[in-house]
Amino acid sequence: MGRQPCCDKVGLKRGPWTIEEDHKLMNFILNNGIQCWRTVPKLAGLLRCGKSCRLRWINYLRPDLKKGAFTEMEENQIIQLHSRLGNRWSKIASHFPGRTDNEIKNHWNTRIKKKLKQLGLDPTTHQPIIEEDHSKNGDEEDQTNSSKEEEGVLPKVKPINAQEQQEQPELKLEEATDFLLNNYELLLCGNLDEGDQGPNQESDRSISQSSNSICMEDSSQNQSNSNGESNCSSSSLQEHNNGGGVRRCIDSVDSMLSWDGFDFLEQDLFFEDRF
DNA sequence: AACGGTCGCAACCGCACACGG
DNA sequence: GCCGTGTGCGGTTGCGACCGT
Repeated sequence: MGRQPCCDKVGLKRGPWTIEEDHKLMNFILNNGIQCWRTVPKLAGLLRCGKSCRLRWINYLRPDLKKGAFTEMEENQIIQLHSRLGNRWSKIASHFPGRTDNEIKNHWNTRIKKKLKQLGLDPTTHQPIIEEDHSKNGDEEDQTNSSKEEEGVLPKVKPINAQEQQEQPELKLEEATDFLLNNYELLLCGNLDEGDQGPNQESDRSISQSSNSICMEDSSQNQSNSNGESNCSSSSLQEHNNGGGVRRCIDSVDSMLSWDGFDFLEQDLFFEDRF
């Protein structure tokens, strides 16, 4: 028995969203909250499937989204979390308020992967990359690692599988990751050109901002999650929807309009109201 | 200016999971 | 326990922007 498609795709629009569609979805969610994603497009007057609406809201329209490039601090944290959690992007995203799993996944695939490879680390395992012709001899792999470990270039780590990572949040690979985080700038030789002052001022600002975000996340978890659930903003629409719906999270249209990315919507909605 | 290659992001697809009847 | 439905999640793709030739 095959699973039914999430929606009747006949006559439904696909591809990039237009500003008008964004307006419709935003207006609908502001006024009605989210009861059921499948009904959202019908009620909002959109020729999209509910899944598409959900993605658009989560990844782009949500007012609490944090726009802008990832800071070095955030990148470091992503690497560290990935070493522990693997490709569980939603879990990783839950540590970054305002960031979506999709955003983090994209950033990982386009930037961080390359960075790790430059450092000679396998992005999947966070282990040093072994030359291919050595693969025929398992012992040689160990030798390669152990020799580096003995030289103090790499910390000693034990390979673990994903299951173990899940069950043991604090574990061996973290040593390697910490080492990486502490030294990758040095290894890259790119960010130290400005002398021995460490990260430049821009980075300092970014780091402090990021730290604030993390603190905010922690406190918000304490405040808003008495039920012990994760404060994963990217996947917690149902939480938002409980008792008061999205409007509870978006205190008012005014607070929503304070969101940087909402400027264009504000303008356009203003014009719509006038006509 | 035209073309091709690369990159990064938004969006889609399909499976997995949770939940209620 | 089974089934249908809705949602979450991770992998993948499409496409526009950018860059070099």
